[in-house]
Amino acid sequence: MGRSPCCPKEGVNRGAWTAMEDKILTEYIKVHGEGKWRNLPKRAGLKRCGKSCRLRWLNYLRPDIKRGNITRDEEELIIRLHNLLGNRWSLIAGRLPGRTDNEIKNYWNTNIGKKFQSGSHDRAANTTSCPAKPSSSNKLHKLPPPPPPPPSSNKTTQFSGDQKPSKTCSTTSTPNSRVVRTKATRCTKVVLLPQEDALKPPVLPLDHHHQHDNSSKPAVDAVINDIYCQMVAGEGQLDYEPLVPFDESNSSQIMALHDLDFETDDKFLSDIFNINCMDLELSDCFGNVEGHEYDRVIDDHIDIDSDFHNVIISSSSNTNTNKLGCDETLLFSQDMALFGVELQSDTTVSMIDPRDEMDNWLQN
DNA sequence: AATTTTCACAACCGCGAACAG
DNA sequence: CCTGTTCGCGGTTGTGAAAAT
Repeated sequence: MGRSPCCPKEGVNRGAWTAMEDKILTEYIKVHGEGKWRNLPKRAGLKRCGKSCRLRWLNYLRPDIKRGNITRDEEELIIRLHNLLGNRWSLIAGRLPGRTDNEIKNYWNTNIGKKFQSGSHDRAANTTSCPAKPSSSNKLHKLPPPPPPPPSSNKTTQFSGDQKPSKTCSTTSTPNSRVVRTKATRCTKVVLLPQEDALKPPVLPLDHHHQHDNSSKPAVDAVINDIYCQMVAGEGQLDYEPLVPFDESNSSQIMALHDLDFETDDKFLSDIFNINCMDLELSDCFGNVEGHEYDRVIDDHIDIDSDFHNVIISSSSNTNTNKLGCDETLLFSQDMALFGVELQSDTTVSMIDPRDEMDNWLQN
């Protein structure tokens, strides 16, 4: 048994990369592009393991890497996303342009996780209305309350990331857990017909999309966070005023108020909604906004609240994110279809029942 | 000033998923 | 369907720098 090493250990440089190695790798990728990592070292003339080259490129040399400290907003977003996704650093990183999974993981382990573990974190603190800059000695700011850990999850350290990702160790093991890993298992069961109102998206002025910029993102995140906190804590347990009162019967107001665009591709939709987008002619609805096309989805997740009433689907694109200044989260509930989307009048949108999705997922 | 401890982060490792043949 | 290969992910380790003693 045993696994063949990804590359021979002899004759391979290890440890810190030199400036020359960086230059060679960068030049090579500039010319030949990413990928084929196994053969890359030989072709580029590097005495490195392909894996090492990949890591060096992705975590350090890529031109779009954002340098500098994690900002306050980024930190808050990391924590919120970690609440939803757990230690899925690559997904979290996908929502923080320019940040790498490794960087976020390190940051979490050395800053945030430690802080939480020490018990000094104020769990009732508020994200959205924290006015004060933290002192230099305290990197952490007041942050949104993380969801209470499931009662039986003591084996899984909440912040140290000692859980191995696997289907069976998912955080869906209890009914109160909210994170579902998107395995995109196809469900052939439940069809939730949209209510008539749901088929009428809010009408937005054409130039409204251009108003998307980085400044709109915190508002979107804050809304999602508000909803999320209310899901977790229950009404009345927040110690701050939510931006948007959570009205289960009218989730569409969130979309209407905040004008979320949702960009994704057909495969993603097919996987999530168990629909064939091409057949249903839905792709046009999602394909572009004001000429900004997204190439593909690079991450996604489903978040289901404890009563399985609402589903938050997040998606981020690997391209053009900055054009609209956002990669966004869309909130669904069972009694709605696809808000903010102009559906064909004769289209029936079937959305998998999250409960069934979860059952299937757990059984697989 | 010397030594030890702590911190931050780059890099490594092994596993599993995806893919190709 | 099976098998081997490649890639990506998350946990862990190594190491230099900074802080503390």
